[in-house]
Amino acid sequence: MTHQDKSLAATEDMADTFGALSLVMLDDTDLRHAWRINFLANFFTGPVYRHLGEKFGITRPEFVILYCLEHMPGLVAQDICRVTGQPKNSISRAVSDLLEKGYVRRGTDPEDKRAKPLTLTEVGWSILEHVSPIVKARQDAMRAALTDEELAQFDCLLRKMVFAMPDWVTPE
Amino acid sequence: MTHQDKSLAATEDMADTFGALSLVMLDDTDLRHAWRINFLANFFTGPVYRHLGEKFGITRPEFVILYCLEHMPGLVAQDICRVTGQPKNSISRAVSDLLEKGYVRRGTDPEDKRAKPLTLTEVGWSILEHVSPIVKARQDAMRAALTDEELAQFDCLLRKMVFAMPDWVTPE
DNA sequence: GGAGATTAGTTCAAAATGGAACTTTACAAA
DNA sequence: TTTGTAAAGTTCCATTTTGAACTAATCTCC
Repeated sequence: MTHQDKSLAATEDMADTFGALSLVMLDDTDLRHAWRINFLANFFTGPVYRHLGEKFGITRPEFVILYCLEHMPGLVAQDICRVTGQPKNSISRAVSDLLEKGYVRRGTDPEDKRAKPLTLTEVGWSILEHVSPIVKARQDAMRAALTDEELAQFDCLLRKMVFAMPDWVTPE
Repeated sequence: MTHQDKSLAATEDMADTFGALSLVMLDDTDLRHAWRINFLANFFTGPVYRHLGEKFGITRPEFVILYCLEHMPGLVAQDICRVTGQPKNSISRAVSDLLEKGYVRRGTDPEDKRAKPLTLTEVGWSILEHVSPIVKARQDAMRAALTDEELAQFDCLLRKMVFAMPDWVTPE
C-alpha cells in the first residue's frame, strides 16, 4: 500500500469512526491543535476510566491519586490539587474514599498539623499493579503510530510546550 | 542566558506553578506522555471555559457546538456526539439551551424525520466572533514556546497520532 | 406488508462535580 | 503578644453530568 493509499485509508477510518466532522475539526480549523490535544485526551481517558470503574471500582480522581502516591509518597491533598487543577473538595472526597477502601493511609506532619501526608498501603500497591498496566497499554496503543524516532521528537516538543505552561497558566 | 539556564528556569517555574510533583509526573513516569497530553488539555480548557462562562454565559458544550456549526452547518446532534465523545443528552440539552438563547436554529431533514439539522443564527455568528478569538489566543499562548519549524513538526506528529485513533478507539 | 432491531433525540433521576462556607492551623506584621 | 491574613482540609448544597428509559422514525429481513 503506497503512502498516499495509507493516508487515504486513515482519513476514511477517521470518518467512519468519528464522522466527517472530525476531518474538518482536526485538519481545517484555526483551533486544530487545541482540538487534537483535547480529542486525544478525551478519547484516551473516557473509555479507560470507565473501564477501571467497571472492573476495579476505581474512579478517575482515585486512580490519579494512587498513581501520584506511587511516585511521590508523602504527598498532601493540596499537592494533587495543584498538579491536576481539580478543586480541593474533589481531591478531599477521593482521598476519603481511598482511606475507606484501605488503599491509602494518612499520616501527620509534625511541622504543619494541617497537612496530612498520604502513603499507599499494601492493598493500594496491589490494586495499582493491576490497574496501571491497563492505562500503560492504552498509552502504548496511542503512541503505536509513531516510530521510535518520531516518538522521541514528539516527546521533546510536547515537553517543551508543557514546561512553558507557567507562561500562560495562572494557578487559582 | 544559556540553554541550560533556560531549562533550569523552566523547571523551577513548573515547580513554582504546579508543585514539585509535576516534575515527576511529567518527566519520570511511564505514563508521562498521556499525563502531558491530559495536563495540557486540562489546564487549557478549564480556565478558558470558565472565562467564557463568566463573560458570555457560554458553557463548554455550547461553545463546542457553535464552533462545529461554524465549520459545518447542517450538522445533527449525533454528529457532535461522535466527534466529542459526549453522551446524547448532554448535546441534546446544550442544543436546547442554544435554541433558547437564539444562537442556533433547527431544521428538518426530508429524508430522515428523526434528524434535526442545526445552523447558526446571526446572533450565533456574532457571539462566535467574540468568543473564538479568546480561545485562539489561548492556543497561540500554548504554542508560543515552539518555533515555526517545531510547530510544523509537532503538527505532523500529532496529526499522525490522532489519525491512527480508529486503531484503538472503539466508538460507543 | 409486518416484525424486529436500530437510530435520533428527549426526559428523568441518580451520581458526580464544584463553589462557598466552615474549622483548624500557621504565619507575618504591628 | 495580638491581630489579621492565608493555608489545609472538610462539609454542604446547588448545579452539572450521565446512564437508562422512553418516543418516533428508519431500516433490514422474512
